[in-house]
Amino acid sequence: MTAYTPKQIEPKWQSYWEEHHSHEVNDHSKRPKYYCLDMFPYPSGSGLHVGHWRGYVLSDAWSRYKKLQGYEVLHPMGWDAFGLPAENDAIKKGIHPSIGTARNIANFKKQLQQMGAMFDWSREINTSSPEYYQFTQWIFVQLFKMGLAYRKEMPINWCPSCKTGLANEEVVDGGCERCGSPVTKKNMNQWMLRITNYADRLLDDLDKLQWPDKVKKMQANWIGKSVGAHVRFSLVGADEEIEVFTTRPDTLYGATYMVLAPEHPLVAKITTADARDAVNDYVSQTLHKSALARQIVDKTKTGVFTGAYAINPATKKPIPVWIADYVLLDYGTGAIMAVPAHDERDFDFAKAFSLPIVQVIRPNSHVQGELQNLHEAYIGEGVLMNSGALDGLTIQEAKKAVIAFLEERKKGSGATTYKLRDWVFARQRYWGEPIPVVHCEHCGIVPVPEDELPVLLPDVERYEPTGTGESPLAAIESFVHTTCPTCGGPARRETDTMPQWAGSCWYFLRFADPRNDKEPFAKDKVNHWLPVDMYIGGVEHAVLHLLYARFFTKALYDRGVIGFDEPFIHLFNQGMMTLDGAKMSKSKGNVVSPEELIEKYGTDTLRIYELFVGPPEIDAEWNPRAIDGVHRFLSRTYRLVEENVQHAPHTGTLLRNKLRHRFLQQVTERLESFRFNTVVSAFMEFTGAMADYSDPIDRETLETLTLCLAPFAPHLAEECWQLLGHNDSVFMALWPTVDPTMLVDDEIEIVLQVNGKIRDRMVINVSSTQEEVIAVALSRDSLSPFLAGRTIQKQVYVQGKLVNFVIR
RNA sequence: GCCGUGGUGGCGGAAUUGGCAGACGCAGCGGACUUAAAAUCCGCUGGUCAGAGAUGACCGUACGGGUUCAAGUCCCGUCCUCGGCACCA
Repeated sequence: MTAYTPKQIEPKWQSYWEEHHSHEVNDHSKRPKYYCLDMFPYPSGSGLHVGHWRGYVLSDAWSRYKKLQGYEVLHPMGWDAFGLPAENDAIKKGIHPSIGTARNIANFKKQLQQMGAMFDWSREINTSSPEYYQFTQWIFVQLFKMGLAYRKEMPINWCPSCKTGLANEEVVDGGCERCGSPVTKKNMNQWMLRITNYADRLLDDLDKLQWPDKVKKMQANWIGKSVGAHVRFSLVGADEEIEVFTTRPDTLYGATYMVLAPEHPLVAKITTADARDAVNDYVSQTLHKSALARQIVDKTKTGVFTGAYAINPATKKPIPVWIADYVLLDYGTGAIMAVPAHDERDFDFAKAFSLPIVQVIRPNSHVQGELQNLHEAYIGEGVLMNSGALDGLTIQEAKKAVIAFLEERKKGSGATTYKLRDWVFARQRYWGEPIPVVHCEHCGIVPVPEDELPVLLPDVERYEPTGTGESPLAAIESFVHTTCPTCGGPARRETDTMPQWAGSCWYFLRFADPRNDKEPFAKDKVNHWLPVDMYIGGVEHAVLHLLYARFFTKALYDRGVIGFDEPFIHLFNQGMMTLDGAKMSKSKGNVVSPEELIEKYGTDTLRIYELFVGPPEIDAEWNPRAIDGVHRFLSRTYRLVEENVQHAPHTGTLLRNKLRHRFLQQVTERLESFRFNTVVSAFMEFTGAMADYSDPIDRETLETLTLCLAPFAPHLAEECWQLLGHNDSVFMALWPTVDPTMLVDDEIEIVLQVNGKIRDRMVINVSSTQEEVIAVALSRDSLSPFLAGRTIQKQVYVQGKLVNFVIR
């Protein structure tokens, strides 16, 4: 008898796979394609921990299962290698970010290879290599030509610590997503992507995706579609109009005042002389408040009257125009009509400043009249009142009527707005893709011709962000000074770089054809492999990466570059691995590294333990001891094959065949529904049950066990497969099929209940009828103490499960 | 505040459609093997009460109600956990 020695088995099979190019995928295979993708990592300096492993093990087990099912499986890996840590390291140590990045990649790769995953390393990509980013730049040029990339001067989110502009999606609780510093506003002229053009499609196409509902909802909320109307209010004694957006045009008669955002351009024009000092004070106060203070911490209403009046187009009455910081400049039109009776915020404001409150919606339960002592806004269903000709209409009817009224008078129209903003796409940092355009005095903004790409990221002396709103590239004369591709005259290069998300917006496409140096990918290859069938990664990318990647995919589809408009069919979010209840991170000092575990137990044990800790989508606490049980299980399994293989009959007894098919059925079913933790339980039960019978264990049982184990413990499975006399890799074989006739038993045990309490059990023949079962049950001595002298009111029989006698 | 998720033994968790709650594993206890220990193997292991004992009764899936012959599972209400959004008109 030889013991289970992963230290010998695992390197042996890893070399075998490498020598036989087992994991290299074939573009022209006759097998159906399957694309299983991990969210590729940023190669940080701290390396991988057991939390990172979780998703990778999951996707590898799934990929290997799909391979055994007969698919040609693309399961690639690469590096999201542009990003701030490498740059910060460069600032600190003065070494080029590419050097640290290369070192980290080497380390990550070594660690991932230890996992024994079936990554096709011949397709490895690195977003910071010119071979890759030339095409990130190419895509930018396409977006520019489609009118989706544009420059705009506007106040954007600015991180004073990272010294760069940020996208809306990168601001979390008023702080920088990366470093947590409070974000301020900075007026900047920079690049934007018109993601809002795609708002409706990004929202509607969520229906096509088999993603967790949670992620779909998060994206839908982020897009934030609201349907309503634009309404223009005339000003008393002035030519300008104030345009507002409202979702409640039906409440127009109840609009008793208006509010502009303090930064609204009309504020300076309409403010009367009397109000000017107070307004100026308030505006400057607002500008100094951080986003955090304004939106999150303090919601008490403040504001000042501008002295101006507007005319309510419905009532024709003048209403005062205020400014207040509860109205945001960058949503809707930056101005509102306030209907205090039917909006909580307006109600609070009206109370605070004693503004009139006019009820225009009556709850259906109130036949007539106003609600007495309105002490909160009424936002429920109802019918119109105090609204002239609209009185008695439902809210829905009134919305239509008011929009028609406004359109007729040219005072407004139906309108839809979104919370989604255009994407601030420029970063004033070094370690990213240079935005491939030049600024020419004569021709304006000119994209770099496609055949001149890449615009190489030049070496610089100093990597520090300048903080002036310019990237470090601006200091390199030789980079900045160039000639205009159109007129040949002197021109300046764009010095901003792309955000970290740029490379990951299309890397899943590049894996289809990663060595193509002429184009991002050949059309036939990308249309063959894509879309991704299964995408596995953390939920932290629910809006950022996943929304951006969908946007790029749709834009490239519109450009005719690819033939599909959604990149990821299935999405699975694995849970975090925690230690002491906290997410593992180097800064918290609670990381568990896979190295020593592999040293002690072997890779296969760690792989299975990662799956066994709990449901894959739920966070799991690392338990350093529980891994022993998994290791014991693998040792037992190895021993089972090793001890029995010599004397195993080809086929087993009926009992063993039934056991085997039931096991196979369980594993397949649980695997299909991603219940990996219970798959492992099924293995443990099966190997345990095998010892319960004295007849010899047969080859079919041992082969099924080995095949089923292969996705999870591939090294051990290969070894067992070889012990079973096969010369090929186990992954050349096919997943066994369940014989349904083996799943049914002739006899089954059912439970006997009296008044829902279990009193006995008995074995019946499967073909027994209800009458037969009940008759037998009634004749049982065990039930007579409970039934004697009682009237049976009801008999419940659940086929093959139980009998319940209901007595009085 | 709004939207979403979850709450089951000492611990991680199982129970897919309402039908034997606690599979499987960890930890613990007892035993076998051993001079001994480790490793390995076998058995027990939700709680309370009664019994010398086999065993039996009752309670038990966050809490309070309800539906049902039957509820961890369905309905109503409450509390707590975690996540997302956060004055979005």
